[in-house]
Amino acid sequence: MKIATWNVNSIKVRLPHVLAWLESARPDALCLQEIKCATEEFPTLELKGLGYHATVSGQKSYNGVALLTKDPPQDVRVGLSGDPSDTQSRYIEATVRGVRIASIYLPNGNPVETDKFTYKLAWMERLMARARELLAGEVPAVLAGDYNVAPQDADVYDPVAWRGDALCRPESRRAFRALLNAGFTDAFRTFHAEPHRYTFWDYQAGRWGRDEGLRIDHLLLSPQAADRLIAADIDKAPRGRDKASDHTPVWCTLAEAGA
DNA sequence: ATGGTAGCCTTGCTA
Repeated sequence: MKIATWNVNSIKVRLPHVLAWLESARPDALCLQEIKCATEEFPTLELKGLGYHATVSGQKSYNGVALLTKDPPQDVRVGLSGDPSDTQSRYIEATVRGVRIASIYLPNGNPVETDKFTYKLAWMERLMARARELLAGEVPAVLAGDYNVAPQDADVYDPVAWRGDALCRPESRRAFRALLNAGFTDAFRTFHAEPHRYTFWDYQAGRWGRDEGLRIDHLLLSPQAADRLIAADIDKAPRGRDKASDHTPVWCTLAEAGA
C-alpha cells in the first residue's frame, strides 16, 4: 500500500500536476495540503475520472486539506479537538483499507514573536493529543503532511540562517520529537540517513536551482504501520516542472496486512 | 544586494 503527501499550494493551479503524478505514481492514498479552495470548489469529478475518491476539508483562499484514495474512505474525521474557536482547515483523517490516514497542514508559525507561533505550538499539542489516542487504539496509522518543522539541522540547507525561524525553533523541534518519542516513526529517515534531502524549496531567490531547501513534509507511522514499512522516499521531479508547487511529494509503502 | 516568487483576493496577506 502506497501512501503519499504533497502540499500543492492551490489545487486549482496544480490540478494538471496532481493528475499527472497520480497517473505515474499510482498511490493508494495521496494527502493534499494548501488546496486553497472551498470544499464545494474542489475538482472532485476530475479526480474521480482517474479512479480516486476525494475527501475534503476546504477553505477559501488559505489552508485546506484533502485525502485522495482509490478505495472509499471510512469514518472520516475533520479537525482536531481542543480549540472550538479554531476555524482553519488543517486536518482530515479517515480509514483506508484498515489504515488510519491523516492529512495534516501544520501552522507555519512565523513570525515567532507573534500569536502565530503560539498558535503553532498549541496546534502541535492538540495533534499530540490525537496521536496518543491513535497509539492507544493500536491500529496502523499514518500522519502525513506539511509539518512546517525541519526536525534537525541536517534537514535545512542553511541551518544558521534559519535558526530563529518557526520551522527550526527548538520549541517546534521538541514538539515534533515528542511525536517520535511517543512511538511514531519518521518513514523517510528509516531508509535515508544522508543529510540535505528536501521536500520544500522557496520560490524566491532561485532556491530550487541551487537545491537550497528544507525537509518539512513528513509521514509519521504508528508502531502497527511502521512494522509494515517497506520503503519511503522523496520524489523531486514535480518540483522541477513549470508552474510547480514549492513542495514536492513524499511517499511510503506498507506491506499488505498479514503479509 | 536587506532583494526575490507565487497564489489568494483582503490590490495586502500568507508562505
